[in-house]
Amino acid sequence: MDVDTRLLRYFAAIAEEGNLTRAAHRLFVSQPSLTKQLKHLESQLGVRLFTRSSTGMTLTEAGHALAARVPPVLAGWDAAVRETRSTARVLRVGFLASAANDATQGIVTAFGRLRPGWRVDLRQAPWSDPTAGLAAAEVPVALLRLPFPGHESFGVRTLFSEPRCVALPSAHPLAGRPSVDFRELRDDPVIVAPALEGTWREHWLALSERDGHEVRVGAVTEHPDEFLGAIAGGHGIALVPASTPHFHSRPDIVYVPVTGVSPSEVAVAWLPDAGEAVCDFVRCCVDVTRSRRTGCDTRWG
Amino acid sequence: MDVDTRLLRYFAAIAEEGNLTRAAHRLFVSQPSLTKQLKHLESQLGVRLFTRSSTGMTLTEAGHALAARVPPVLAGWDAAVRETRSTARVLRVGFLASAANDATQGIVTAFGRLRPGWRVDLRQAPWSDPTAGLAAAEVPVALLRLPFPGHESFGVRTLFSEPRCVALPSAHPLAGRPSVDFRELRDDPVIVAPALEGTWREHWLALSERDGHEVRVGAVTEHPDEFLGAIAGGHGIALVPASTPHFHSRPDIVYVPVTGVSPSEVAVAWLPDAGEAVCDFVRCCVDVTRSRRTGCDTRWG
DNA sequence: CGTCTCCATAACCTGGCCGCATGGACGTGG
DNA sequence: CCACGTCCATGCGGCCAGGTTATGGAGACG
Repeated sequence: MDVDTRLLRYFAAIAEEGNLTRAAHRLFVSQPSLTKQLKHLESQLGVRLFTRSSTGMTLTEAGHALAARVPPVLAGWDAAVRETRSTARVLRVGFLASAANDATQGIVTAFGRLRPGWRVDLRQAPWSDPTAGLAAAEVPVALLRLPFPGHESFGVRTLFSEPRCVALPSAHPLAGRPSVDFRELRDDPVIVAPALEGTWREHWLALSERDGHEVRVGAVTEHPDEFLGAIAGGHGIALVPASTPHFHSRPDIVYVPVTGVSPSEVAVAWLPDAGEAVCDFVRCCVDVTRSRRTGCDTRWG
Repeated sequence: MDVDTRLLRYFAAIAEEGNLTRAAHRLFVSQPSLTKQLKHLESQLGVRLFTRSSTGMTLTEAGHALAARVPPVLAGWDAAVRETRSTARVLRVGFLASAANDATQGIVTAFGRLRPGWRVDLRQAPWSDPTAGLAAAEVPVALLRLPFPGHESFGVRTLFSEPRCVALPSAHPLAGRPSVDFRELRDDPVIVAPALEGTWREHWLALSERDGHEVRVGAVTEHPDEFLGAIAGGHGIALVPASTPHFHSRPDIVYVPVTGVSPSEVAVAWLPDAGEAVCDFVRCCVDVTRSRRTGCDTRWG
């Protein structure tokens, strides 16, 4: 009988939580989806795995039998994947569009010197995933920005801090200023990405610096082009890392340094059970970016 | 990283065959599908598993690493499934729409006596699967008809033979006859099911009794209703088991016994590694149908 | 008895998988 | 040397599985 291993992870999570809703939340899927998937698994097995009640889900006898055997299977599969990848001497690295940027190249070449014969496979993550593929274990290591959802459960090493600036339409009243204080911007609508939640949301909307001022959402955008378009069109503003202007400069958008918000930290993060190649990669990240941490200031004036 | 276990079986088959086309045939999928699935697996792993050439596929180093680790994972999963099912004391039994028919009930009750507390979960197979779920390992045991594709690789026990008859539109010239010889029907078009191939096709089209006479296909039907409809509509005829009239009698269709074709055998078949419950079930099948084998004739006149 | 929590269901939408038909690369035999 | 056969890759259209939102029903609890 064939199943997606994802379904097995679902099952394990439900068994562990004893609660569909909580498991759904932990797995970043909706509760009805879990319901359906679980029913599917049960019907394929021809066996009821949980007894449902209004207080939660408890394993049946058959469910216990399965719950005991699924984790070794998953562990075996994960090990097979890890070892296959290390045999190929390929290190997959996830990265956010604007995480390490110019440092990335240096890191990759440094890693190439440290482990000759290895290849680095850079995978850009979609905007919707601040973990850059780490959460889904698509990559064992990633370059990303702190804080991100679930950062407690991974290895994390901060590489450098970068102040933030604000992207304004060039017609904005504050567009000509050399710098602005965040309090001046608290009432402007903001442009956001679809999956802005948790600490990630809090950070990029600077919720803690708003003193309770309501956030007005000017637009929700899926891709960088739309994002910049929405700002240029005057639908709102957005906080971005200070390096953004280097990569996304447009005549109709002005980037102004912002004071009064915490800087954004660029970090390398890795899966808990990562191998030696990952450790080496982390070491390269630290080495290559060392100059940044000492050399430049991490806050605007 | 998550994959469907089916994909792992695909990979194992390709590695074993060293040839996409042959593996595709063995797995009952098209070759392009395998190509795409394999590419998908490779891209998820970020690793090339085979080197392609015009002579076939050979494993890379990484491919070898994976090929060594996949079979234990699959074995572990299959064992988990087996044990979960046996814990629940549920025996799943596949059956063809018209395989054992009236004997089925007796078999199930006999099994219930032999293993109190167990439940039998009867699963009717679609027409397209003459193995009744055995080939896909959806069930560990099935009631079906011989011969079926791949019957060498399963345990098989013939239960009884049943002569065949022909389904004719009531307006057919031979419809009034008490019986017909198959040679009289060789030039009539036939109604077939979609996935009629291999020995299964040979049996139900009676290819060996045609002496090279071409088969004309009158219609291809998906469901029993269409099937009977096509015959009633005069689009062709079809060989069916002698018990069919008991379950599908219609005023516009006449069933006439046919001589000159081999009888159809009803059998119970099981997976090679099935457990004790399956053995008991097989025993019940044999016991319950014993009278048939001695009591009635297995050929018309 | 209202309310809250938790699971099931319905309706809908999208992306992936499958099959068919076809293309391109390579080896092979006349 | 060319024609052909074999084998894998690709493009296209149809379909199903899985996801999401919105809503319903069943218990627990104050």
